[in-house]
Amino acid sequence: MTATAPIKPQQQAAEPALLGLDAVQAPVTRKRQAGPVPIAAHLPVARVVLDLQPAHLDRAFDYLVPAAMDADCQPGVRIKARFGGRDVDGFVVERLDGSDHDGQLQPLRRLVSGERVLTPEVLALARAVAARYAGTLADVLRLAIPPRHARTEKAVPDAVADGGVVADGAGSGAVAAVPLLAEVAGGVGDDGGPVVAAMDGSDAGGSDTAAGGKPWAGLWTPYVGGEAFLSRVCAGQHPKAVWTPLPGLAPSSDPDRPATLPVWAASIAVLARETVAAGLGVIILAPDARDVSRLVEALTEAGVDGTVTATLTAEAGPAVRYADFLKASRGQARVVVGTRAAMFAPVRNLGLIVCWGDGEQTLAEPHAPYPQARDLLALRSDLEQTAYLLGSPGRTVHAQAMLADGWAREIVAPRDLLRSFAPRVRALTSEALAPEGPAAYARIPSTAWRAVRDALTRGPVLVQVPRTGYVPMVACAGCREVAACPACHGPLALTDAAGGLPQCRWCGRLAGGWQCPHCRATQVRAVTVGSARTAEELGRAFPGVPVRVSSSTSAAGILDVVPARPAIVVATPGAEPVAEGGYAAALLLDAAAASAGVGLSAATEALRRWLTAAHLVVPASAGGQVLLVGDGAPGPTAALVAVNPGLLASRELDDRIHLDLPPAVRVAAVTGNRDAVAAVVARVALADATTTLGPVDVEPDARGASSRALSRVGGRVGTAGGETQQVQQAALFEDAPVRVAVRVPQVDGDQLARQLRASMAVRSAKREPGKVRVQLDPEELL
DNA sequence: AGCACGCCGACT
DNA sequence: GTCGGCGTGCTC
Repeated sequence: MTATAPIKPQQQAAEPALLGLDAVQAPVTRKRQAGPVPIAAHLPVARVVLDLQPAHLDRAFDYLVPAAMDADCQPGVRIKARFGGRDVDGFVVERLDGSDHDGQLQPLRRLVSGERVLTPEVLALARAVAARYAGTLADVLRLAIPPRHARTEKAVPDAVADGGVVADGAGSGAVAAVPLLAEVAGGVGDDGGPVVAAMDGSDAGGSDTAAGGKPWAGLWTPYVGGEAFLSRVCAGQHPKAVWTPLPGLAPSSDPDRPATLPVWAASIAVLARETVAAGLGVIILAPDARDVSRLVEALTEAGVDGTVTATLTAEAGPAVRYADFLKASRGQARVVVGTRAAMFAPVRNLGLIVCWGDGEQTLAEPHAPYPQARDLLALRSDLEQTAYLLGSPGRTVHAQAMLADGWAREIVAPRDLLRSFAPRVRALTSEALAPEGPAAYARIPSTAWRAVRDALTRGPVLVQVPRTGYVPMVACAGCREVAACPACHGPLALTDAAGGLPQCRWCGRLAGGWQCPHCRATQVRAVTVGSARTAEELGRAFPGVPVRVSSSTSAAGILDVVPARPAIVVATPGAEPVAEGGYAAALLLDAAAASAGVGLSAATEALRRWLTAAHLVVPASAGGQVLLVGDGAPGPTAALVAVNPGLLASRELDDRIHLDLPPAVRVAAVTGNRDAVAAVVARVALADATTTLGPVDVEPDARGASSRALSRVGGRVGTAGGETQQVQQAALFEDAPVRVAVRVPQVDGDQLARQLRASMAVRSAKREPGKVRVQLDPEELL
């Protein structure tokens, strides 16, 4: 890759005489021609990546470095360059002494800033991500590097000025010891929350342990492999783990203050503290801003100095975001906590990556090329040789696959220990309630009412109601397993178009004569969600008990913490507030709807949401109870009762291996106008009759219904030349959006991505009409 | 993507 | 006879 050909620059030396001559010779017809720019004498060529949209321009270009920019024009800086008659933004990735380009090199137009925002590590990661997701480097860099904010760049103090951290070259072995604030006597509280035997912190990575111990020192002790993981991370090794945290709240350091931080957050904070103390950087990714702020709180409480952490979330404004980005890239922030935006954070000497909340939709990037945090961070941990911790109250099949193929190890608590931390979990299925007679089918059976009434004497009760807006989904009428397509095992749905027959959302086949492979029933039933009138019902049933609602659409919005007083707290999944000291009970309603979502991951998703709620309840020994109501799918129901997400995930993974479904296979979704999609797929050698599913019609966008209605009426809206309008509308309808799925064995995954990328490059070079989107491993439709 | 160059219809 | 359609091609 090193370019050795001598440059043939225009007049390299800018002698004054020549300049003068040039000026004299310049005829009046010449446009604004500045004299030849003096070029840097040493390494006169800069290889740059430009912010260009078209796929076929996804490569580096060489430019000459004007002498004036020489010193600052280092790899990683932002530049502007003339390209195709326009000034475009880009980054320098290399300085070279020559170029392999045949033509004349242009000088760089402008050096935007001397700040080296694109580190070699992030560049390598971005290239790998582009390759993996069949996208362009420019697209990935747009996700990875926030827009520059000039004022902030000047305002944020330099690392050197700040002291302690050497902001130089290839990162720092030379990180100053982290001062531990608040040497609070640690880790043991004695009411409510789980109290773990305090661990002598001395073997946690060889760092000095202050007398009196650090907060939460023993949090990793209960897990099999927990302490081993901790010490390996601190020793600079790179273990990979899938972690199922214990439920409950971590004891507050101040005995007078109630516990409000989940064990998972405290545990991650401890891990980060020890890793930083060992001189390594940390990235912690969380699914939403609320979890981020819980982690920040936990880090503070764990004794991690606030000045070494940065909070990288897109919700913060551009100035804040850029400031935090700079704190990381300048080596001041040793711990970066954030949402998706943080997965590219240029943390120096990175030693540990934590991905919390696996399974949450928000961990998937909605912008091209649609990378997903779990996999991207796993990739990063391999590239940068860092430790990796993937955690969630539940477990995705993807996490299970990491365990199954030996890439990661499991960190879980032994069963008996888990049982002592977990609440008592019961599934009030209609079968279990059969002795109650017809009342067994009530939305909230009397057993549940009694349990709530009882729990309310001890503290608040959480009531989880599935989010509204589930797309109707088909389950077996007999055993309530989600119904799958007999041809390709995609999910079946009832749509108006199919005339009452279930239709596969992947291959579009109608599943007439369907029979359940589990119980042989031939009837299916649509599963829909119950309403959110729950709060009213409960309020009437328990007069005098305050009812609070926490959801994105409720009056009070999403609540963060509720006091330890008797109250009914109705929440949608993901919006559950923490109760001080823990809830006395949780009631999980409409289990059938909750466990029958659209995708393949409906079961593990439902379990994750249920367990998330269960994590907030006090242990069984303190009377804690979780009640699941409403005949959910049997798989997640059993796993909830056993408080064992691994059980469900490993079963689901086995199923998927046998049925050739992800993650056992690699899937690419190609969505867009019918003809355009066909053209793209036609150039992909791996997409043959055996690997290609579809095309199947899809909604044009989020507001599909309305835009479809628009196109229906379209023919009549013609103003002038109604006939051509009609034709155009017909063509538009003909070219309605479709999706083709290509599924190949895992080993062919990289090649599939390569071929798709090449095909998209051809598409953009040939300017094929329409729109096409390529998405690898698209979670939401699988 | 823009912006060239380059070969075939309806206009001053 | 031109002006202008957008069909390939290039952009360091």
